[in-house]
Amino acid sequence: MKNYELVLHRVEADLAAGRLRIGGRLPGERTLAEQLGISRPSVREAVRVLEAMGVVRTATGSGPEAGAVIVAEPVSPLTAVLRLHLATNHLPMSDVVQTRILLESWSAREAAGRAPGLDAAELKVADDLLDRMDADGLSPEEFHLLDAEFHVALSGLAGNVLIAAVMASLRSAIHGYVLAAVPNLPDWEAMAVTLRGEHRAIVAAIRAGEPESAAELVTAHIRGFYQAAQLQTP
Amino acid sequence: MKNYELVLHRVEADLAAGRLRIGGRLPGERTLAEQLGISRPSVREAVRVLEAMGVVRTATGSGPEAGAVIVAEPVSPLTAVLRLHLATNHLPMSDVVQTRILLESWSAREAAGRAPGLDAAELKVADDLLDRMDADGLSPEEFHLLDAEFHVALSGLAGNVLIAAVMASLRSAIHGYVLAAVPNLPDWEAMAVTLRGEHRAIVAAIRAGEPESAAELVTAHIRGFYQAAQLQTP
DNA sequence: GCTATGCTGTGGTCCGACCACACGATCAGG
DNA sequence: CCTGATCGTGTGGTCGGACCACAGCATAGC
Repeated sequence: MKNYELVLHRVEADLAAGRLRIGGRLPGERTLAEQLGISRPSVREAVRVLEAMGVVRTATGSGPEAGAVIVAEPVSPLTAVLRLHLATNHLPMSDVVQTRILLESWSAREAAGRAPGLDAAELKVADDLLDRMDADGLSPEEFHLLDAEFHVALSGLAGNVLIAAVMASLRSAIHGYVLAAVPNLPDWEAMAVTLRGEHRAIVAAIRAGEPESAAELVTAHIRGFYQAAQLQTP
Repeated sequence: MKNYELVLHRVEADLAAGRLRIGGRLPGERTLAEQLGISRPSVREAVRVLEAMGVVRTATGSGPEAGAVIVAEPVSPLTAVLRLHLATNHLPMSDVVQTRILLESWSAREAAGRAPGLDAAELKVADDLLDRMDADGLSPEEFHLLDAEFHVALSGLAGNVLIAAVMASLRSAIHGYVLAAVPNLPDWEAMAVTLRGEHRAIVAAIRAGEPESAAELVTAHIRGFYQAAQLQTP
């Protein structure tokens, strides 16, 4: 067992046992090193891994925000894993897109199924994003960033934090890919108009509590864009 | 920008540009440190992160297997992220189970849809696993390990490496949870018989090319177990 | 020709030091 | 008494250097 793994196991056990909670802080690196009988560099390697896993956030200085604070940020590690493995070319982008369609259509169906419920505030967030996307003079970059935010917000309506986190990371990883394909579109302005209309229709279907309609609209929405941009669709 | 991030960006760029390939090796830690003008501890922190992300595998000694070898192992990092975030209690197990049902039912539907195709070898793997699960005297531990392998193999039939990887990590993270619930079952032996039969039926539906049937069988199979074990089901 | 022995380069670990930073206590001035 | 600047202290960030264990390979000896 490598020394830095001692720290990882210790932290995971402390988390599971409730000795460490979100918002709490890890002991200082020097303290941790002494407690476990290892050196500070070994502790630091472990803290780096925890940071990459989205479990701690480190900052210098003093005060409540300084040190290694326990957080729960699953999106960034998932994004990093996705990006790195896409870079190795052992993870086809088409699989990522296919996964996106699956998760988003499911989320829309689920959200519509619980429509009478508590989504009012979150639906408002989605509406606001759509309003901002109506602004004139948005660059493709800005538009697609808002688009990504909208889709992530949609997936959050289903109430499954794991699926929402995976969706957010998928969308981050896809973003560059989408932007690179914009020049393939014969008429980006026209496409933007189409996308805006489809967005409104999706939200309307969810609000109306029509699961199957919402799911189909989402699927068609995503597929349509990828086909228009001449990207491979699964 | 922290120094170790220099290494991460460098490696990601090298991967994307094809300068680093699976099976290749990272430059030595000392070399990398000199090239980037940073210290070896900083390089080591980055290598640890890459290792945690499933992109490199380190080993001491010399020869082709030593050093930091580029690999593509997405399952272990996903499992680690899942385990850690489950430990923080900010990721409900019910969401994990719900995700599992979604991915597995989709995989079964997809696999059945492409049944006439090339799955022969992979279907055989699933069959072999089921044969091994028929052995007498299997402990719940052994049985559920084989069960997990079977479900992961099933999700691989759909041909989406991302979904297969996520499923494998979900199953790893769930395993302890499932085992802890076995004592809740009124009659584990009877449950094992039921599960075996359902497994066979699922494979049969896929082989017969019946997507909807396969998906429903999988959903019922998973839901049935969780309900019998008195675990919360979404 | 075969075996044993070192040599070499790899990661693994540690130590000690210094820096930048941010908070909070302390002290000087009003 | 209040307000302000100042310094102390503890945090992570970085560095250089050193030594170890390990595995393969070249070499010397048989």
